Amino acid sequence: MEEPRWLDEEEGQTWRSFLLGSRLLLDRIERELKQDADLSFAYYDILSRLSEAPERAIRMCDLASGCAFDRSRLSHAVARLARDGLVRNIPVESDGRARMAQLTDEGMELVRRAAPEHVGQVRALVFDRLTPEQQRSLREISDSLLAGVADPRKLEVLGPT
Amino acid sequence: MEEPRWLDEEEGQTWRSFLLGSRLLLDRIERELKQDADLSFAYYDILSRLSEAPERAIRMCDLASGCAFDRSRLSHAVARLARDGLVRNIPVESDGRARMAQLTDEGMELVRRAAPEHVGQVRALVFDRLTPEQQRSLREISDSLLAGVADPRKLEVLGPT
DNA sequence: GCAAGTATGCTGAAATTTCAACCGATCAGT
DNA sequence: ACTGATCGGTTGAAATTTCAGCATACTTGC
Repeated sequence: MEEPRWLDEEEGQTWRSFLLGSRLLLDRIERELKQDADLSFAYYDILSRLSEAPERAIRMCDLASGCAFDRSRLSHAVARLARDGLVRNIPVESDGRARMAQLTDEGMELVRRAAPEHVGQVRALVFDRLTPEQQRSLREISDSLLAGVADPRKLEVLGPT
Repeated sequence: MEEPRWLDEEEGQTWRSFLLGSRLLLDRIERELKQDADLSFAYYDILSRLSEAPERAIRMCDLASGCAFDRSRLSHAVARLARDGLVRNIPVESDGRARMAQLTDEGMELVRRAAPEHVGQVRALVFDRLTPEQQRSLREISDSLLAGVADPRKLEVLGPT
């Protein structure tokens, strides 16, 4: 095994700052979400994506890649949300294996109630703190990192370049 | 409650890309760590910090803020690492409440074994993919976000500005 | 049409993480 | 010294996440 170049001082600081910053940021956002709507970010992510989808439904498989969950985790999460009446798990006519998660009216109501506060948090903690230049950078950097780790087959779903 | 400005198209894409990118990146790094040393990133983070500290020991409290864990999580994690003989949980003479986690020789050995591969991953997936300009940006952005969410009292530990 | 391989999803057990409550030690004010 | 607040840490139970294995349905090549 080849000994890789170590991280220098500057790189180490960058890496640490990125790790700590993103973790604390997500923790904070999650806490607000919990307070406001009793949802973890994972659950909010699921519900929010469903709320924007046609028919308010998404194939489990696609939902999983969008949220970066593995299939098992999504199954458990959707089962829990279904137990609470926020989501339904419906079959797909054209493919017997596949199923879709579909937002119920109750789930939609919850998203509508939680979204404004959540978006406000994201704006306050992220976009209001960055210059337009930094926002462009963040987009480029994130896309680059994403390109390095994402499954190429699923990358086109992310919208226009 | 005030209705906050919604995220526009560009901001939404940036936010999604950041979330997905950072999550997939961490997942990937974690998977390699698991394969290579049977450690989650959380455990590696703890062990790695201890390995660089004087006496290979850090107060639980400080270790928790460094890793962005809450006290409870760190207690459980250290207990588990102690059960595996990688760490010791020792009292502090000057303060009867405090305790320190201290890396054992076995723990040190594990870090030494895992670190090169891990660092290589970080280099390959992060720094090799970013221009020097982008690396500077990432540092600035991370610091800005951090400043927005971190407890001010604990911010100075992060090294020189 | 069939067999092997792959895709999609689920399940149950184990591990981790969160949550609330607790305990003892220190500190601040009196 | 005494009291109440805060700090540092632990604990046990509940919730989430991971892991391995399973089952069913589609796909491909023969």
